[in-house]
Amino acid sequence: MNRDTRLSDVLHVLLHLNQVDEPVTSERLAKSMGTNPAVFRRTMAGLRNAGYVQSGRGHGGGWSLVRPLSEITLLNVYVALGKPALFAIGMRSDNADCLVERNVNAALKETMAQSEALFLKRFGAITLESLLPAGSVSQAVACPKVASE
Amino acid sequence: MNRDTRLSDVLHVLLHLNQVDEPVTSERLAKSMGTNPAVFRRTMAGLRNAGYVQSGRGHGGGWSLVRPLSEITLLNVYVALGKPALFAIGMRSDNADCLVERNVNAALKETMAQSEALFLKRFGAITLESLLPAGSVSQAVACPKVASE
DNA sequence: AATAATGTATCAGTTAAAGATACAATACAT
DNA sequence: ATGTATTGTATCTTTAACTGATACATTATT
Repeated sequence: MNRDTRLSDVLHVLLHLNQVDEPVTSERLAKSMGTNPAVFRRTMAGLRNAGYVQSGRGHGGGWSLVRPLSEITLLNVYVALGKPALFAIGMRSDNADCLVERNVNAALKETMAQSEALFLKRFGAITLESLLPAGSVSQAVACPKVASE
Repeated sequence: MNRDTRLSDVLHVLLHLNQVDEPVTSERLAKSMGTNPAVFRRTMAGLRNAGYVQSGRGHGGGWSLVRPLSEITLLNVYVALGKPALFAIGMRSDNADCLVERNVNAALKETMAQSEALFLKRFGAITLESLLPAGSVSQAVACPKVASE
């Protein structure tokens, strides 16, 4: 099973958007996350709808941050992406006239629920600002993939 | 992404094996987990290697428990299965000359590590015995899928 | 011998996500 | 106005990992 990297990808893009003043095109940002513009737009749609970024069409268009990174948490981003599934494990069926299955599923479910709660709590406590490299005020931190043409 | 249900499946089978005295064939048990014998054997190989169950060949062969359920934890089973991936999310790359990416990945990794620790801790605290339906001594709890021919 | 099982290799099918392409809509520049 | 750059989104293709299926050698029992 391949891991869903959208959260990681999107965070990367948002932090870099913070270092630029003009809008950046999908083409450029797509490269920075190793994909193509259409996939990038698809992925970012939720963040736009949630009001964390905006995208302009036409000449000079592109993506820019709407809100300061200090006001966006990792949880906000996760939710804006549509709360992608966290876990790779699951239960086959949930019907269960079978008492054994009910117990097994209950045990797994409770553990997963606790683990999810931990995720959300931690995500909620991390602002994007706190992920900026130490000493980067707003400009100037190089990422090869974003920096290069 | 489809969830990996092997853990749930295998637990189910183990609890039912406890209710029977004679070995049960792969064919029967495979039905009880909604698959075919080859997949079943593939899945159970780790548990046999770990010494929780044994399988006999030839006429009268099949699967049986080696150790009492009180001595097998959910963690034991998880490990015997080869520690299948718990999380559906991940990070695209880990090279990162990019400081932003390093920070993002570090934040996600730490959260995932804590969550995994929680999983393992809880799994380790749950014996298979504790998952038996209340009042089932060792026999007699019906599961349609296992009980029926 | 005949029968009933497992162990395992290998091939086929399935499926969900990602990638690719296309193009209408839109915005700006001159 | 016209040309150019860009997004939004629909749709098709590709991919990759897993499950399912099949086959058959091996082993055990009667």
